Amino acid sequence: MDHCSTCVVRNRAICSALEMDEISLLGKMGRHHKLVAGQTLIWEGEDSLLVANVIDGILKLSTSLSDGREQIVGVVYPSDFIGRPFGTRTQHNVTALTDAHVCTFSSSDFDRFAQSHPELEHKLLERTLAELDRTRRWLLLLGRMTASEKLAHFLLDMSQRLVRPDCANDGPVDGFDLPFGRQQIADILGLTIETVSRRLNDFKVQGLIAVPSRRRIEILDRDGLEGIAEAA
Amino acid sequence: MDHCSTCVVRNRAICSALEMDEISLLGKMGRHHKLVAGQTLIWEGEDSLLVANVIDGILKLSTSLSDGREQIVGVVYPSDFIGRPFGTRTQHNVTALTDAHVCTFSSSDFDRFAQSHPELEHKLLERTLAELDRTRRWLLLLGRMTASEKLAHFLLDMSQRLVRPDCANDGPVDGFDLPFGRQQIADILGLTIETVSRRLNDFKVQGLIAVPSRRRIEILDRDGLEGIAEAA
DNA sequence: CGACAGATTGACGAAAGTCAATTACGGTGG
DNA sequence: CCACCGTAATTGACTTTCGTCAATCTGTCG
Repeated sequence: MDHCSTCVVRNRAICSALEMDEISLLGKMGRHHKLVAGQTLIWEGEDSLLVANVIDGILKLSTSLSDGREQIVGVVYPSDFIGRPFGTRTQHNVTALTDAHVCTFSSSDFDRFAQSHPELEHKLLERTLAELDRTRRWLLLLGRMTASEKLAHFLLDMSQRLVRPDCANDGPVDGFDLPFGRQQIADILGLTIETVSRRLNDFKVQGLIAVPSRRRIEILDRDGLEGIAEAA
Repeated sequence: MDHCSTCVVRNRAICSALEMDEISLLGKMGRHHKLVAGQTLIWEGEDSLLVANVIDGILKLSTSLSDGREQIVGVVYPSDFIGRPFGTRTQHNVTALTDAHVCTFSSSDFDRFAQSHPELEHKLLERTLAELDRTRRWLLLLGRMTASEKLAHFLLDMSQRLVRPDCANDGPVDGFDLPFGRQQIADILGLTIETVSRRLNDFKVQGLIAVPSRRRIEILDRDGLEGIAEAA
């Protein structure tokens, strides 16, 4: 049967570049996988490397040093594409932060299909360019910002992305639940868990935010936060 | 006349995806520009936004904060592509570190041409994916490494890229001239000029490197440097 | 209700940043 | 070819921020 016709992200994922009959062709090569929160996606499939579309849930991409230091290098939402087509293997781990559904393809199948479907490649190119822009802005954050600036940026960024359960973007919202624990926030911002905790507390004391529960954030003074985040 | 037939990077730049007659079509839309070291590339052309191929020289991509803090987010070598096709404007400045030649195209011309030449888009996609990988590894460096680790990585990285004047990759070499001053090294690694100077001096004292002149580096103990750089 | 992981708080240390002074390189002109 | 100048790099003294280690607290879930 055809998963694609009922796929909730088919209009936003790269598949949206394709006509209906092409989609179902691609669909035949794809496999649906369920991941529980914390589970790591294994890139070797039964007989080959994989790439995937995220259908539902939030996942992190991370790399680490031999002594355990970890850096999160990407956060992935529904409709995003993950993995490394064309040759190389991904150099980072992919771990589900929430329960998640992904639609996987063997790299080689996908590569072949993509090469013969320019619209698909074009969509993938646009996404990759956007992701590169985002990642480069992140370099500025990691290289040149203080802990408070990093956190303010992070909270503002999250308020724009985590609006609805399906992560569709509807403009910023002032209250939201983070899909991250403190350690993960630290791994995103290049800080320690203690520094995250302290600066978050500063914001609370300054009346900029409220933290009614571990993962809940409420922005009380957006302008104030933006002041700390600093104009780029 | 046709620049492309004599272009030194035509076999390595994205143009290499095209047949000879297609190249000269693209070539007709391109303009040759000469940049002197220090000059910033202006993205607004006479009537539109630009993208470009680097023919010769080394350029930096950088972003900065309102108070002057700067982060270099990319270093670009001959045959590399720069600029942001498809929609958005580049969010960073491009500055020549050495005298340089670039071949510019109006964004809209390029976009239209690319859309009708899948092989070109494919090449661009592969490059963008590779650049994204590189940038993500850089996140780990900025977020989680100490000053010494950053510098060791940087030097090893440079020794693999700066082999020959044309930057063709021929394997690592132990002596090379950096195209960067200390401030630029600092802006790449998210450090201050003073810290760069001090840690570089440590390496000198430890007999890992020699610095016979301002921009010259000689690696004396590659294994030692790799030990500091740490396994990923 | 209790236990445990996750988060916070505190005291302290270390790494990198800041500010200022000094030195050295590299290019210019005599 | 050498002396001089200006920029870039180095060095030193000091401060600040963040990290480390350890103790305590709290929310969540069985």
